[in-house]
Amino acid sequence: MSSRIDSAESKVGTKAQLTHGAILEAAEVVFSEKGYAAARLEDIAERVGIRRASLVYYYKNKAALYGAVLDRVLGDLHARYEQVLRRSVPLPERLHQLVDEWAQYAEERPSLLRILLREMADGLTPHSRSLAERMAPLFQSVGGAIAEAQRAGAVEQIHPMHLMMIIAGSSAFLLLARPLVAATSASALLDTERDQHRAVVRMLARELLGPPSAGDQR
Amino acid sequence: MSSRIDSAESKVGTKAQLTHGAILEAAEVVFSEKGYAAARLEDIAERVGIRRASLVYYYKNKAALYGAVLDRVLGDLHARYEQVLRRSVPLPERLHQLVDEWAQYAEERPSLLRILLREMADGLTPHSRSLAERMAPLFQSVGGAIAEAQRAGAVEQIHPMHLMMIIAGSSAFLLLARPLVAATSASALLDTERDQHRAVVRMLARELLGPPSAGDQR
DNA sequence: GTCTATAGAGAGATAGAC
DNA sequence: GTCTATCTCTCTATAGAC
Repeated sequence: MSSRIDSAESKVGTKAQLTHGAILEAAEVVFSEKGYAAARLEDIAERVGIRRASLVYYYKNKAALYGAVLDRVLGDLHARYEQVLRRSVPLPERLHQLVDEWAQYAEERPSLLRILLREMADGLTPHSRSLAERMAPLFQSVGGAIAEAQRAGAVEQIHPMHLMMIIAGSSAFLLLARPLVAATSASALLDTERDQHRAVVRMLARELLGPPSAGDQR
Repeated sequence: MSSRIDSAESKVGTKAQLTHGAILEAAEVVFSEKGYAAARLEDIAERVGIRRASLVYYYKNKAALYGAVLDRVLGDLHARYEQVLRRSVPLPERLHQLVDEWAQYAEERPSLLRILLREMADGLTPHSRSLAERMAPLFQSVGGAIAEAQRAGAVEQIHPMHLMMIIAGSSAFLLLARPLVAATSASALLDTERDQHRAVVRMLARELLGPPSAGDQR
């Protein structure tokens, strides 16, 4: 591949770019499943199909790789939020769409919740500090939208940060506790229906914000 | 202490019993703060004021020590639930007291939430399997009480497991995300009042179950 | 770019003295 | 009961060949 010009083919990606992406993806899985400390670079490399030492060519060290994973996971979520917020739909409706977007993302990308849970359990560390810094823009976007709707009297009064924590926390437990409970004698207490997560989160948002189009015509 | 009779003084505890308890307490802190993999027996021993090798005299190995910690944390919670459930108070009222008991325990013993979060993030492992098995009785107690109240038409219809996950998840995020958020530029979005956790959880329970004494005289 | 080989730190487990 | 000393394994980081 040394015979090709690197800059010209960004559409499909050079081999290096592909490897780069493959490493990120593998790292996201391993870090989220094992946690930072227990995650082994060996496992990540194996998933990509290269040797551990070769990872260093792309990322200086374990910490740098982890940081890149955080950027990607949170960046993707933020992009989806921004996309929803740009829609030309009444604000209260947009809030509910935001909640839905969250619920869907949480389902299809469980690494996000796993990482969040681990970082929260760790408390304040250099890691979590940089994570929180990366989450701040998300809080601003979503929290700002909620506050705006409340100033307009369009939704119930609840502290935006509380609402966000309730939704996110409920998603986390609904999704991640299920496999554990299912493996035990308490499994009889589970839903007969599969995955109610999305519906439950929607219900929560309606309960706490009020119905989506109260006073709107869509 | 070899001159004293071990069995006679269980009230205050022999030196061995005291050390035993001190190790458990230290282990709970270290395991919950660092996670199983990252927790070092060295740190636990240091907290107790003994050497790492001496831990082995009390617990066969790291895994056994961790198991004992789980037993203690969950056992204490279960005992508190049972105590609430035995009160002679109308059932719907008891449910709200149960929620309050949870909220208080979650606040004063943050190790429980940290451990739960880590285990959930880990997914199904030998660890989490035994944790879930230890939680099953709690689910039975609380879930059963909720179901009973629902059969009597005394509270709203919501799947008991969903309710438990919503309450627990909200508590987790409200309590453990706060330090992270506070350390960032999003801190402006936090409550001016300190710790609203208990009030928010109470509000959630009322919203999802209905008011505590609807149709009761207390 | 990717590999092999190795250095070096960290941490759990174990043996045995006191 | 508690200690020191040591064995051993695991994993990160680095050097250097191809």
